[in-house]
Amino acid sequence: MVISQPAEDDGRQAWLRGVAADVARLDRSSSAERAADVLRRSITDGALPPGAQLSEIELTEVLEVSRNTLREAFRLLTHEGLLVYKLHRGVFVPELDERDVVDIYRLRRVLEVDVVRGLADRVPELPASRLEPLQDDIEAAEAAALAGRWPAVGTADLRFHRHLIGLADSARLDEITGRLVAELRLLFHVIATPRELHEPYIARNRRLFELLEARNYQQAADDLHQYLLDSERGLLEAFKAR
Amino acid sequence: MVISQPAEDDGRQAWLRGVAADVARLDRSSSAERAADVLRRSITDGALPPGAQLSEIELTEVLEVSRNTLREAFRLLTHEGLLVYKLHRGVFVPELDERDVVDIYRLRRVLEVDVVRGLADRVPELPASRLEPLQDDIEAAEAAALAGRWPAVGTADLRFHRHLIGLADSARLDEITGRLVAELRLLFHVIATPRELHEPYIARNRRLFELLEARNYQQAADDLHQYLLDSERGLLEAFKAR
DNA sequence: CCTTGCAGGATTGTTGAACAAATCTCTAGT
DNA sequence: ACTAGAGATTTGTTCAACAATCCTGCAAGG
Repeated sequence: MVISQPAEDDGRQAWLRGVAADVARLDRSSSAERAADVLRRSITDGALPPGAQLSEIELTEVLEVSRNTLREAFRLLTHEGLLVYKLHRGVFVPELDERDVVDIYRLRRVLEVDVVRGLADRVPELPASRLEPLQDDIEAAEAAALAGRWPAVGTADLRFHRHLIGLADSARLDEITGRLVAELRLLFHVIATPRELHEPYIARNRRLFELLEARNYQQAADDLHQYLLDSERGLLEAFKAR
Repeated sequence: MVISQPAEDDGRQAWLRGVAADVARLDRSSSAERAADVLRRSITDGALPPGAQLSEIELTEVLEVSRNTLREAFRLLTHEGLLVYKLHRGVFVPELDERDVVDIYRLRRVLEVDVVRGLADRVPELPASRLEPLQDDIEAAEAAALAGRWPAVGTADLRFHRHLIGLADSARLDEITGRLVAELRLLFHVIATPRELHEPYIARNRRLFELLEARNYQQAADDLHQYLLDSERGLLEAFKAR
């Protein structure tokens, strides 16, 4: 068996066929990165749920890479927070709990609020063009909401926050944010009601964007602080109702 | 084998946690991690200066591990920021510049100041015993200064700040700090005048400690903010005079 | 009923060799 | 002095095999 999943064994796992198709499609870059790409998508799409174990032997056959290369891919994803190693036991998709939510949101608040606040001190002022990616993310979220694709709303929301952090032009902030976003994606997968979780923040993202556009950074920072407190609470409640 | 313990529930839990910690410590022994430990010390001690290249063939002989395991160790250290990969050219000790100093200190300020400020909201109040590691670091720095061992002063200073961040009980903050500290160590190695760099902060660390002891967290946070601004400036000036 | 000890089977950790691909070095020629 | 290019060196990747560890199931004992 490739994956030990809580789900029932409906013959061969459906996601394996999707993986095989991805392998055939991607030809660029190194084998390790290609394997990591496929696994990353499987995890962020939820095909590999938190707690799932990834077996080396079967994955080498599906991904058509050697064990060393597969382990290299595992390391790349471990660095991103999408996998965890347990010595002599294997790699697993992390199972995050309420304490992780609190820890992650503590970081989100201090970092994101500081980024927005810091925009006021920029010397040249932030060019309006820098906000365009944020607008794209907002529109993507609104379109996904109209179509009822709530997981896609969550994805667009995470992209919005990643772009927001990007305004600080800090390589280290970007890297930290990348990991936080990956962990938030894992958290979203244990939530049964994505609509209730994501819907309120479509409008709040837009309001935040408008405050940034108006260069009202103080108000934007204050709003964002409360926004993140509310978001944390919603996630914790969804956890309890799980 | 098992020694009878007081039937107190709390005591037994604590004892078991201690055992679990010991087991985890013994378990932390893969060949790759042992090799990484040796290399980490060589880098932080300055034996491998910034810009140095690490040859795979030589190191496999010295460390007595295979190339695959050595490359695994390289990846662990890359994740900590102590090494960088250049495609088809090898691994090198990073050479950080002024922009890295600015980036690192931006993060240090927002994170460390927030940790200190957050101590005021703790429920229950921070136990005085939690400050003991900080006191040890201060005394180590003062002893090293009397002996004229300025690099050791820098090491004790970094440990002080790591312990300070540790007061927040945040696993993610600890990990981020570990990387920032590693990068600061690299920066210290390109400084020709360690005394001028480190000496002022021995007294400032002690004053910060006394403010924490007095639970005057607001003043401590304000002092720390200015402290880090001054430290950044000192590092940038040392860079220019290099 | 619960715990303990012990096989054996399965999985991960590590190694060495081999080859491909890129870089570096040194010589030859202009 | 400069460039082109062949050869040597180093890194990137794969494979097969062995060693070390963990998991499973079962039987013995309290």
